[in-house]
This record gives sequence, C-alpha cells and structure tokens, in this order.
Amino acid sequence: MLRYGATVMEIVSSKYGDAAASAVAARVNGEMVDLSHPVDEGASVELVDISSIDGLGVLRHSISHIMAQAVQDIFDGVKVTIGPSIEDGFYYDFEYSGTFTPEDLEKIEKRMREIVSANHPFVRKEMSRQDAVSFFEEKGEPYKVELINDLPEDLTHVSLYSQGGFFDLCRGPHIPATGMVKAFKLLSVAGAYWRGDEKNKMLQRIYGTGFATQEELDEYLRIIEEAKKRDHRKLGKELDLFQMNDEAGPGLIIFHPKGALLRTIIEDWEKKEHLKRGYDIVMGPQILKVDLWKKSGHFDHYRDNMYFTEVDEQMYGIKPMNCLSHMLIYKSKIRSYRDLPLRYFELGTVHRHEKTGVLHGLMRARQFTQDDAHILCTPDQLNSEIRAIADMVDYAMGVFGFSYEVELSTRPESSIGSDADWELATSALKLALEDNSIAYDINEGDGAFYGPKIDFKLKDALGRKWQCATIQCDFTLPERFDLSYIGADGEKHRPVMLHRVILGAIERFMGVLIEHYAGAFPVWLSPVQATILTVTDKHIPYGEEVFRRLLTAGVRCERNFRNEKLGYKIREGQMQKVPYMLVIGDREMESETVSPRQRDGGQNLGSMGVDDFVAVVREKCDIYQ
RNA sequence: GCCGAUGUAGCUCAGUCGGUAGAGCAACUGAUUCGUAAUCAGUAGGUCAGCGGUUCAAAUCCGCUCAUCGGCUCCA
Repeated sequence: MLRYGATVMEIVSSKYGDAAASAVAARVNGEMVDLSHPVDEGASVELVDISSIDGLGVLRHSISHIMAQAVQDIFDGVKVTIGPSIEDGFYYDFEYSGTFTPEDLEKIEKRMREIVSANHPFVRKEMSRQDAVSFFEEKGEPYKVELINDLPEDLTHVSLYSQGGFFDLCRGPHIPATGMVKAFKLLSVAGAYWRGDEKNKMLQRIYGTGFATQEELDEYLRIIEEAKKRDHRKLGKELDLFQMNDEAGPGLIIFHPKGALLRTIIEDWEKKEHLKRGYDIVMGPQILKVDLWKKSGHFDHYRDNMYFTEVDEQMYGIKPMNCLSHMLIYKSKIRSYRDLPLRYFELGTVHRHEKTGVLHGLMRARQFTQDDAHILCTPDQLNSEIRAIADMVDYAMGVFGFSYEVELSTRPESSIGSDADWELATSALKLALEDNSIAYDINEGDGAFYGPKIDFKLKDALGRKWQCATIQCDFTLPERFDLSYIGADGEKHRPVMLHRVILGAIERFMGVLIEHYAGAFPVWLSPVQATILTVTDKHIPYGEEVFRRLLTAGVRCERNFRNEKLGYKIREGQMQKVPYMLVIGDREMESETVSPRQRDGGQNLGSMGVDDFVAVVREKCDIYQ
C-alpha cells in the first residue's frame, strides 16, 4: 500500500480516511514531521492528533506564525524574532518601536481571522545557510540572521516555513493549512529580553493561546477567570488575613489576626510533625557577623540579595538563609558517629533583597519564614535521610490536599565545590528517589550554588504548579566550617549536610493554600471554625453561653449577635467562608442545642448539643491532634 | 532591575472639553426583633499615591518619585 515518495498525508488519508482530518502532523520513525513530508516505504507512521499535547503544540506554534504575519501586515517596522508554543499557549517576540495596546490585539486577531479564512497552506522549504542568511538580510530581519549564524556548524541547511507570503525560519512541523485553526485568542502584551538575557534588548511579546475547539478555549478562559477570583491577594483582603502596606515597604507582609492564626496553626502542626520524626527545634539570631557569611560563601555568591547593617563599627549580614547558626550548633561539641544523624529544625525567618519587579503578594516577599532543617549525617546515612524527607513531603502534601511532581536540579554555572562532590551529591539524590520509586524530571543547571537539589512542585486545584519543598545536598558547608565527627575507627570524618524545607516558605505556602481552597479552608485550618448567629436579641444570653463553651472546648469561634436579619448574617458567614454557622433561636434556646449550617451548602446537620458539635469539629481536626 | 499598564472614600468603581468630588457595598446612629445568602431611614467618611511644574484655575495637562498589576530576568 505504501509507495516510495508518498507523503504522510497521502498515506494517512488512504489508510485512515476521515480519521486523518484531525491530524496536525505525524511521527515518522519517531520524528515529528509535517503531513506533507515524504516518507519511505516501510517507515513507521503515527498521526499526531490536534487534541494531543504534541498536536496542540504544533497548532499553537502555527498560530504564532499566523500572528507574526498579521502583526507585520498591520504594523510597519516590526522585526520578528522567535515564537514558540508554551505550556498554555504560545507567544511571539517582536522588535517594534511603538507599543502594542489591547486595541491593537483586537486588530491583530481580526487580521489573523482573515488569514485563517484564506486557508493558506504552510509550505516548508529547505535552504542552505548562506541562502537563508541572505534571504533574511534582504528582508531586514537581523534576529533571524543571528539565529541562523548561531546554529551548530555542521548544519548545512535550514528550513523555512511560509504561509500566505509570510516566511519564517522554523524547524516545524506545522499544521497543513491556516484554515485548520478553529479557536484562538490573544491574551496579553509584555516585555521580554531577546534570548532571555537581561543585558539584551527588551522586545515586545504577545501571548496568546489556541485550542482544537472553541469549547476547550472557553474552558481555558474560564479557568483564568476562576484563578483571578481565587487570587490570594484579593482573598487576603476579603477574608482579612493580611495586608501589604506602602508605608511599611514593598514585599513585607503584615498578618492580621485571622492570617496570623492560620499561620500559627500551620506552624504548630509543623513543630509537632518534626518532633515526631526525630528533629530538634533550634533558633538562631536574625543577624550574624559578616565574616561568617564570607566563610560560608554567601557573601561571594549571594551578597546582592542580602541586607547588611552596621552596629558598633561591626558589619552584620541579615540572614537570607538559616544554615549558619545550625553549623555553629553542630560545632559546639565533639560529635560521635553515634550522635548522627542530627536534624536541626527552625521556623527560620529570612530576608532576601528581591528585585521589586518579582514581588508577588505572599508568593514572593522580601521577608519570609522557611520550615527549614539541616540534617548532618554520615555518607552512609544520606540515602535513608533523603528517603525519609521525601516520605515527609508526601505525607504533608496529602494532609494539605495537594498532588505534586518531582524534579532533580543539577549544578549551575555559578557554584562552589569540587566536581567529585557534585557528582556524589547528585547521584545520592537520584538514588534515593529511585529507591523510593519516585518519578522525576531532570532540571539541568538549576541547583543551588552549594549543591544539587530535589524540587517538589505541588499542584493546586487549578492545576498550577508551585515550588515548595526542596532537598539540597551539600558537601561544601561542612568543609568550610570544618565540621567533623569521630567515626567507629576513632578518626575524624566529615559529615554530609542536607538542607531541606517541606512547605518551603510558610508565606508562599499560605498563598498557595488560599488559592487552592479559594479561601474555604478545611475545618482544621480555618481560622474561624464556627460563627454563632442569633435570630433576635433575646437569644444573645444563650448565644454567649454557647460561645463560652465552644471557646473553652478549643473551637475557634466568633459571635455575630448584630441586630440584622438571620439571612444577612448567614450571608456574612458565607462570604467569610466560615465552615459552620450556628443558628441560635427559640428552638435551640429551649432545647439547649445548636443548629449548625454547613458552608458548602450540604444538608444541615440538624440540632445537636453543644458537646456533640464540639465532637464534630474535633473529628475534622484529627490531623492536628 | 527591565518593558508596559495602573493608582479617586475601608472595598469595587464613575468622574465628559482643565472650572474645585460622586455611586454601590462596608462603617456609624436610629427604627425594626425578624429562622438559613442582602429590612428601612439617616449620618459620617477624600492632601484624588507623593513631590514639583504649566495655568486665573489641575483628580484631569507635563516631569520626577513611590507603590501596585501583567510579563521578562531571578527565586522559597
């Protein structure tokens, strides 16, 4: 059936018929190619469907070309650079002397729709490097020329794609023709550095997205809207959890009573869990002499992110990390191999001078508190310690209701330590993951300056990923601080150190929690677990009694005895996302009961005694006991 | 830090051509005493982000600064 020189398209339409209609590309012997690609007899041909992840990538990449064409059609003097597909859509970076406005995006979309209706085929053309360079030089596209010149030397030919008279340097593959685009939207304009380097020229990036169907696009846009509603900065204000204040300074968070209570609940849980797992709670000072930061390497590698202060003609560094005092605790005694592992845990508040442009509510602040620990152990113990931490992360994520993904980050460009130590540390992390049967991706060059790390990225209710837990393996600090333990052989040995956080930064974790639960926290985390609502003023004395009893029993509750109708107070409770609203009227007063109404609109629990309600709340707080 | 946008009452937002500030909700006071998502009436609330300039006159035009938002770079 297959003939030599046939194209993928011909093959698939003869073989699959209509099933080929939703294919955007194909995999021939594993390599993604256009449907117009010629194939040899006997090659393995697999369709890439528009709704698959790879297919969406092809579709979005093609839409980015269509957008680039539209932009150049409308605006003079626009130079094209690159336009890839990304996780949720695509972008294209342009050099343009003006600025693109939201109105411009509409104009561009309109032109794109015209290009789509014209159903121009995407045509691939191969050219020698030299020809391609002259071609783009002639067109006045210096960025494309630069890209070609930077390609590996052994590459003699490059491919260009064109549609409707627009040419772009591109590896492909692309959809067969522009008419295949059914649903797309341009989303925003932003600045972006050429080749992602802040020393380069700032380009203008237009973001957009595309889907196989309008329904999928609408669903995606709905999720964006939903994310806006859940924004922790908005909910933080509405639920009166915290504030950021211009007068206080950027990146500094002020926790209000309910936010501070939520944080306290999380921190108390952490302390208990760490004690259960053989950690020692320690506390170090906020500032340390600058010489200590020089010794650790932070002064050389992290100075730009640190705050300094001078007292009595002595320079101090305000800690951006918690490791150093833990080093000093270790060094305070001679340690035996029998003492190891030592696990020092600190809810360590750190200050990092983050660039103003990166600050983002609780997610990225200049002062934050890590649930930090440093584990000092023998090389033999490394594996079991890493595995224990991975188990703890898994447990914690379960408790807070998150799933997560794991990445292994390797040596970055700016780093300290020997190649051998990096190799040892990286393989220790790898091995522990494999021993725990944890699937992971490798993130090249993204390690800390002192060691490789395992990153746990938790996924929230909207599928967004957040970096929280990490495990970092460090051979360097023990050496710089000359840490040792006496081994069974009576000789001095160097311990290995693990840096690790479970929730990461408490602030960031709270931000993620707020967005994950849209502010409707599970009962055990809710700062206010119940609000007591009186029907009329005559129920206030009984309401006070219920309040006292609940408070004594450890239920976090509030009174709403205002002179408002019950419906109004219910509404207030709903908007504050309080899990239980206890209605107190004649019936409850007479029978000495409460009638809990549930936040989630589930059935009312009926009337019950105060003690019974306490039991209901306690049962939901098992995690916390 | 860089590109772009924004900043008006506690919150969400109007405010036209430059003529001296407005709504809804919240708050407060009073009436009402009510059974599961908004009772009625009234009162108060503003250095229009800050500083400077143009003008007879600036929330409005211009400049600078600060902060926030969307990205980039960086990161827990």
